[in-house]
Amino acid sequence: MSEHDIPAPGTEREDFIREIVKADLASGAHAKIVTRFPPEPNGYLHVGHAKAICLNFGIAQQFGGRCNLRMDDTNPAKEDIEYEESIVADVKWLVGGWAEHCLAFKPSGSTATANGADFHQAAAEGTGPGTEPFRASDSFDALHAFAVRLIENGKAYVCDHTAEEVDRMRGAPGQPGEPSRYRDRPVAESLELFARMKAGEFPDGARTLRARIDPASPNVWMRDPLLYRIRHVEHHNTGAAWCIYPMYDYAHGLSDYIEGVTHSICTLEFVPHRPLYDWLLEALDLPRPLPHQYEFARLNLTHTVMSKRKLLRLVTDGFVSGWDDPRMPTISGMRRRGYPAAALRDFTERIGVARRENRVELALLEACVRDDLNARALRRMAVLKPVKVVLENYPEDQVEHFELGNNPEDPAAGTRQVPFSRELWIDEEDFREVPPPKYFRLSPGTEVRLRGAYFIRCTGVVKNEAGEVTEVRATYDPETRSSNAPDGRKVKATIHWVSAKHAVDAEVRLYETLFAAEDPETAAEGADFTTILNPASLTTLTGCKVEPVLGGATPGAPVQFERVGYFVADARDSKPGAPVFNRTVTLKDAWARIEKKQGGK
RNA sequence: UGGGGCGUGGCCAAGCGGUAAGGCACGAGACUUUGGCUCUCGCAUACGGAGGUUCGAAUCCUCCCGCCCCAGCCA
Repeated sequence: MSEHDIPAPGTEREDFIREIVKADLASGAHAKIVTRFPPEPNGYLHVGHAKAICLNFGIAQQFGGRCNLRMDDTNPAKEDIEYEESIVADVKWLVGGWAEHCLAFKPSGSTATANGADFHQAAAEGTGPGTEPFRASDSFDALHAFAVRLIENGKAYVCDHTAEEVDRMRGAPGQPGEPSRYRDRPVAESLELFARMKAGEFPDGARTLRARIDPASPNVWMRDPLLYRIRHVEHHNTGAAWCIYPMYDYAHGLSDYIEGVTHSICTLEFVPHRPLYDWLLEALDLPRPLPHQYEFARLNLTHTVMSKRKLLRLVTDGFVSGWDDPRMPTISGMRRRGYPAAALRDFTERIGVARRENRVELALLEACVRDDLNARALRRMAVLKPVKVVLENYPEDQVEHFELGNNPEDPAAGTRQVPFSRELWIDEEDFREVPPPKYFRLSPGTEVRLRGAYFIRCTGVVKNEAGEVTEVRATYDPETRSSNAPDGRKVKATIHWVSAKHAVDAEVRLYETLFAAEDPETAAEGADFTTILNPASLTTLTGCKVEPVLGGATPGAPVQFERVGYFVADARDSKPGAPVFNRTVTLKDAWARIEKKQGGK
């Protein structure tokens, strides 16, 4: 848990939705706050969902309420249990250690039942791990009963028009629609037809149930919207029990009502649907209080795409290794890449909640990740692009061990032993035969400190026939063992190293953004967005040399390769003795900036 | 040209009639056995534009401009 999870007194998170919640609590409109996070199980959750999750759970947590995890599973043709399982896992991971006590699962096996006043789901508090998420499909019976009631009240009717006819008759923005020819059919007839739809007597698309609102409404969503459609498809939860399925607009608000949700928070594109949300609740004349819908602007991030359709395409066409590829903006991808849950939460808090369109810079997310990792990640030494250094005056067979701190930010993190010997690996970037201006690292004649060990001075290089440096020669100063030089001389740089004879070979995967363009959607300009994928989004390095303790790196446990970046052993591919690391994020690199500036001149 | 939403620094975002918070980014410096971290300083006479109301306007009014969403039997 990062410090950002606990707002300092007086700095409690404020946004327009929380203001509303606060007012509703103060006025007594609601005694207790219930929110919900309602994903459709047709894809993996991404960082945009993380914003919604943190908002909904954050409100439940802040105001002592609860948040239902609910599958919006009303379209079996597109949904799958694999997605549902990934969603549950991602949500648990994200809110774990923070708001898990607000995570409400439904009472085992329960469905919506009539409680005398109306249909309600049995009240459910956080009932612990292993229980089921809420599902819109658990309320299919209640939803159906509500539909019958709507027909009986003259608020809905069965329509026989084809999909094409309905489309055409709906009109267009600016041109009113025309009424369905079946709009005024007798209640009894609609009732009978609806029953026969449910009984499976008609093929897909033959008829629909529609709300009787206003075919000419300026708001196209109010032009007698469809409530139910016929789909002879088995549902991953209800099996073959149904062949009619409710539409989103119909199921959503009523599911909120059934679950006792007070604040139904969604994204801006649903604003035009709000009148329908309210109309349905009113038409049923349900006991108060009623839930209300509030909308906020969805998150957009630079250098990536967020639409499920596009992410699915990246997966199915093999542009990435899967939904949890570390380059994906999915929660599972970020987890695998090493982004801590606390950093994601911190991020969603720092970006705020408003109704303004936005595209947040990736740099902010990375700053959150670094903040969290700087405090927690154990420091280790790893040489990504090895260059051999031979210490000419160091005894051939001598080995000594240095005790290095695991984290300068946290003395309690302890220390570990690091072996040292005559031949070492250092990183290619830490040696230049011809040093550019401001270059403080090793070059012929200069002296640097080996982290935690000695000062060394470069005495020369060995080259192959092609003229490439194959070995750096140096001498060490025994007087500087883990300390400053007795004569007071200083070095300008400290570099990391790994003892050659003790090094463990590792594979290291360096990730960059999936797209070079800040806004891939615009950059692709009508062309296929996959044509502008960043070809350098993944660089795999093998033969990297890491210090011995890293041979047994724990997948998922963050480490900092000193002076390089934060890394994590890959949860799928890393094996004891043959570690595979994912670069989570680089360290800030002042030298790279200087070098870039020099190159620009 | 129907309905709806939104325009505050490079990116987010406070502000709710009393004289532009904060974060990220960026720049300068200090510190440093990570060119990391930390610290200091700098960074909107200005709130899409134009009028108006007011002692006073980013906040209220009017008009204009720009961007986004909606015509799935998707969510």
